[in-house]
Parts: sequence; C-alpha cells; structure tokens
Amino acid sequence: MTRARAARPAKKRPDRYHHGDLRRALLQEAVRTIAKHGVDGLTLRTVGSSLGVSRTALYRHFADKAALLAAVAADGFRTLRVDLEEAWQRGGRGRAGFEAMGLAYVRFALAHPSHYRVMFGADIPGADNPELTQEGAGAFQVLVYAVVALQQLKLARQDEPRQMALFIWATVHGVAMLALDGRLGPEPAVVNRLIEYTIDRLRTGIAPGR
Amino acid sequence: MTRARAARPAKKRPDRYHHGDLRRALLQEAVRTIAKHGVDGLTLRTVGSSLGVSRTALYRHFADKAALLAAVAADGFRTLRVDLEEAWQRGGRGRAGFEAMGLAYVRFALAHPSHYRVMFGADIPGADNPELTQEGAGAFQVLVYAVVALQQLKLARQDEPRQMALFIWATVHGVAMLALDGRLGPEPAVVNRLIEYTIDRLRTGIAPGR
DNA sequence: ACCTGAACACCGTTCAAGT
DNA sequence: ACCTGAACACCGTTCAAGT
Repeated sequence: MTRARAARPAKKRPDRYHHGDLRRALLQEAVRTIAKHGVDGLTLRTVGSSLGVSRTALYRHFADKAALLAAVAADGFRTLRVDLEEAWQRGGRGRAGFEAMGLAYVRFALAHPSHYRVMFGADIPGADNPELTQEGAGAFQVLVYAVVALQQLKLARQDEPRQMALFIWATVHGVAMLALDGRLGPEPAVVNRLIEYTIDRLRTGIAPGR
Repeated sequence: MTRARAARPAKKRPDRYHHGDLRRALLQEAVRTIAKHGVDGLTLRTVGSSLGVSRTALYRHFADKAALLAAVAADGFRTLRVDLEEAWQRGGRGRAGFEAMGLAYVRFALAHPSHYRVMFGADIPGADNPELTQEGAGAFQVLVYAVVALQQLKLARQDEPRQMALFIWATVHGVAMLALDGRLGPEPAVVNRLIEYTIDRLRTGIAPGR
C-alpha cells in the first residue's frame, strides 16, 4: 500500500477526500443514494458514512442539505440538456428531431424519477441558487432553439419562441409528473400511448394557421 | 360561560372532540396549517396542540401522518372538482366554459399552492388509498365530460375522450407546477400570459382536422 | 372507545476542539 | 483548511397506562 503509493508518480490522484474533492464525492454519492432510495432516503449521516467521513464534514462544502439538493438538481438539468440535444440532432433538427426531444424528455423523467423530482421539488431554493438557475435555463434554451428551427421550417406558428417553448415544456413536464406520481396507473402502455398522443397534439397545437 | 352552555338546548354541538369529530377537526386543522406554513410546517405535535389534544391522539383516526396527508389531498380534489364544474357550467358548457375550466384549474393551484402540492406529492400512497383515488377520478371525470361535449359541438377531434382529457390535464398540470415552483419567475404577468397562450394552443391542438 | 405521557430511534445543525 | 464528536432541538411512532 505504502509502496504502491511511493511508486506512483505524483499525479494528484486523491486517495483521501481532501482539497475540494469531497464536494464532488458528496454530490456523486447523493445522486446515487437518491436513485436507489429516493429523496427521503438521503440523510447526511448515510451519505457521510458511505464516504467514510463524518456526517458534519458536508458543511465545509455545502451551506446545508438544501444546497446539496440544489447541486443534485443542477446536475440533473445538465444531463437532461445533453439528452435533449442528442435527440434533437440525431432526429435531424426537424419534425422528427422535435418528436424525439419530447420522447427523450419524458424518458429522462421516467428513468430517473427521484432525481427528476428533486429538480422540480419545492424544498429547493431555486431562485437564490445561481448554478441551478443557469443549468435549468440551459436545458430550456435547447428547446427554444428547436422551436425557432421549426418556425423557420414553417412547421410552427410565428409566435414568440420563448412563449411557445414554455407551453411545450409545461406539457411534457405535466405528462412526466402524472406518470411519476402513478396517476396514470401501473400500465406502461398507458404512459407510452399518452406520450405519443401528446406529441401529436403538440404538433397540431403549434402548427401554423388557425 | 357556564350559564350560556346550560341555557343552550342539547343540539349535539361538540365542544370536546369526541365520537369521531376529532377526525374532521384534525383534517381541517391540517389543511389550515399547510395553507399557512406549507407541508413541512405540518407536524403531528403542532396540529395536536392546536386542537388541545395530545400529539398521539391522531393515531386513533389515521394510520399515520401519510394517511392524514392523503385525506388532505382527497379534500383538495373535492374542492377542485367543484371549482371546475362551476367554471364549466357558468361558461355555458361550450368553448368559453372549457377555457374557463382551464383558467379555474391553474387558479386553484396558485390559490392553494401547498395544498395542490400535497395532492400530487410523492409522499402520498396514492394507489392504496381508495378515498384519494376516488376523489381524483371524480375531478378528472368533469374534464372527460367537457371533452365529450366539445366533440359533440364539433369543436374537438373525435379521439378517445379519456386520452384527450389526459393530455389536457397534463398540460394544465404542467403549467400549474412550473408556476408553483417559481420556474416562471416572480412576474405574475408571465404566468397569466402563459395560461392564456396555453389555453389557445390547447384549442388548436385538439381542434378537428389535420 | 378514546386519549395521555414517557420512551425510542431517528433527523439536521451548531460548535468547540483536534490536526 | 478540513474534519471530528458531543450536544441540541427537533421529528414520527410505539406502547403501556389511564378514564
């Protein structure tokens, strides 16, 4: 052990959580815990002991538990943005790409239900957390760009893009939340049918004319 | 004081919480507490002492705190259903009534944000609570009826009514949640504009043709 | 039947102290 | 600078005991 460490070149690899790496480790462990045990399963004690660290060590890196959750939420928005960008581009940045984005959005929520709930939870100080605000805006911006592209392709009305994007966001968010809360019943087919139907109603809803 | 009580006829008015009235009092107090201090402000201790009762007295009437919250949620769905019915009828059971319903839905959420959150919260055993399931279904049924009426008026596509109602529900629910979570910023004008825009996009989204 | 009071096993957070 | 350990003020829930 000591020999191995001596033999290794000084590559700044942190074996102990020091010099700022504990923050990343805490965030990573929090994400894992939430995925496995839900938000209520996340306690400062468990996340601390999982990293072999005191339960109060967290306070060096986060103001409080809410700040940790805000960081978790920001991380979620980052992942969501990447997912949306991929779907949009792979779909060809047109109508197919737009539909793929809608599907990707709801799938993200269903794949990471607890994480998604933290992102939109009430217990998070959304307004006064710059990182969370920024990451949330970043994910939203992907949708705005897509809307503008659809408008240029004459597939969407010439309304204010941000307004239209907000409407679309609210709709897919609503579908995701109803599904997550089990409000659509236990059948996955019901959820899938609603997603498909919703995307088609979005298409006719934002189409030019009328 | 004592005189007044003696003079009053025996009208079965409960001065002490006994014989099943404590349940109603607990529910009522829980709703009031949540409205004033949010869900986190609701503790069995405070709601108990507000009624001059031990903090464990609740367990005679509810299985646990989650069951109390489920009752709160069911109560909310009952109020929401009444609000929706009123809006639909006063609007003339047509296009105006439908738009009034959409507005009434989001307004309910904004008027009772904490209560609304409990209705859709994750901490509630939605599936295994018959009363909550029934009240939720009742509110949804109002929307389904309205959709059928719109279809008969040729104002909506001839799709499966429940499917269309689910889509509409998801959309207004999404708008409500984004507004409640402060995701639309502090300006009420932004919220109002989104509500208006959303209702108009719902109109073109569910319109016949295309 | 209905409620109480003590006890239990938790929780987030503070703070003086260690290195 | 970073982390610890004890302490504090909470919390939901259980349970024997009272009436």
